[in-house]
Amino acid sequence: MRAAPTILHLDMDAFFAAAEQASKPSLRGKPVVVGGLGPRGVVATASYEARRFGVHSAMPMGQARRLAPNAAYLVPRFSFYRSISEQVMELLARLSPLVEPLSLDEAFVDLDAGGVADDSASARAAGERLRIDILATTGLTGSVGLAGSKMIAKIASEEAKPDGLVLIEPGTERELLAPRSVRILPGVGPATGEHLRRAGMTTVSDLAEAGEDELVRLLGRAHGASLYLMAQGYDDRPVVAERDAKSVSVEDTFDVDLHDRVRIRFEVERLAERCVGRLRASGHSGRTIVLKVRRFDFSTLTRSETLRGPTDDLSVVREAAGRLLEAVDTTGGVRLLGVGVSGLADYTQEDLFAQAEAESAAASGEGVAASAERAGGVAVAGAPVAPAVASGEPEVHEAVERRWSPGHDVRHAEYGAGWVQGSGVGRVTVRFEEPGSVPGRVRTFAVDDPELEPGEPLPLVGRG
DNA sequence: TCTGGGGTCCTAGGACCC
DNA sequence: TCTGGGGTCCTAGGACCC
Repeated sequence: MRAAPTILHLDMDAFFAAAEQASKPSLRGKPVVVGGLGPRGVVATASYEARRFGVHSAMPMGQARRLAPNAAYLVPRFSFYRSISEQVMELLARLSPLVEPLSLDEAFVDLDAGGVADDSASARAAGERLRIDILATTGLTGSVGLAGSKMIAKIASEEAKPDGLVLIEPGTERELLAPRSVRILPGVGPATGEHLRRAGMTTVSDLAEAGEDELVRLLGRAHGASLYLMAQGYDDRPVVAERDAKSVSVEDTFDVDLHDRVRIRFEVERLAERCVGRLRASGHSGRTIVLKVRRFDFSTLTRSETLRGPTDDLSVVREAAGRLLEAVDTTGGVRLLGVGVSGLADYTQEDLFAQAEAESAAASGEGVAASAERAGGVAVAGAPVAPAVASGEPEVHEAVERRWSPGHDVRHAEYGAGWVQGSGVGRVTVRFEEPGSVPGRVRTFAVDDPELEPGEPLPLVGRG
């Protein structure tokens, strides 16, 4: 809580869909839906044009297709979005050392800590300038909220959407919140909203009037107390730049439920490999291994096991996950499997070995050969096991899918840069256009056309 | 064509300890 | 003297967020 609106919240507008529209001129002004294209996919982001048909985030793809059959449906390209996100975060870093990213397209910035704003006028100027810089640098629009607290800044950016800026003067928070639905408060989702509604509370002022004791009785200590404060516009959470990761996890939803116990076991092992890969890449090790199983009826359970010490060793994680699976009944089928590691430590297993052995070597005068060998042994444990079962799809089909995914960039020797509009029955359809061009033409090729190759995303904004 | 994937935080009960 | 009062750790589940 501060007297000047120097907490800024930035939210990029329909980020994934907007990035696709910026890179594909023919999609501009048209409904675009980005999400999983499989039978169990959901919408990640819908462009504003698609939202007019009622399509929104987290909606099952099938439902989106019924609502907006003529929209363009694309798979997410995370590395492309990440590169844009990095440009945006760099602009934020110029404003303040205190930048707290919430996701690829969202962040808080403490303008006061950066010395770029200390009152409403200077905060507004910094926010407007930021929006201009983001558009110039990325070709995309972002909405900005400015307020004296994180909560109100986030509500402000929501009000500002799309392509706007809203500043809420400190002191006016209560009257602004009072008539609004409880659902605008962070932490009030469908379940809490329904809980409160049954207790007769639908607006923020209802919460403020109910009092802290009543909310704590209804929702529990932490939730009740924080909601009571927020209902009065009170929120003094600081902007925190660096937050340590607490867990690493991977999960897969299968196109069709898995029944075969051997196949299920195999998938758990594969997930353990991916999880450990990410764990090691992040320079962590962890103590608690978690197995997640979602059954055919969507009921979800987790089983966990805590080791004596942290590990980043694949065989240890894989075996723990396997043991946990033993105790799970999978009759009826499994739609999702996941493997996670939590209780993260900042160091890796090799560091521990190296440290321990360096210490003993120093103590005994022994060389470092043993520790090098040990580290090598750990790395070898990361080699994938031979598949116990064929993965279902024919190899060739897999390769084609991978090479010509809808939405991905390609380059043709004669026609230049374009993107895959669709593929199937040995053909791939490409639209030839790029960020700075006019909407392009479509041509169809054989999937093995030697003149066609995968391409890299092109910059959305021309250089000079 | 019903319901992704990666996270965070909280609660509650039992074990264990002082 | 059939029932204390915390802490902390572990496990499981649930709500929420983007």
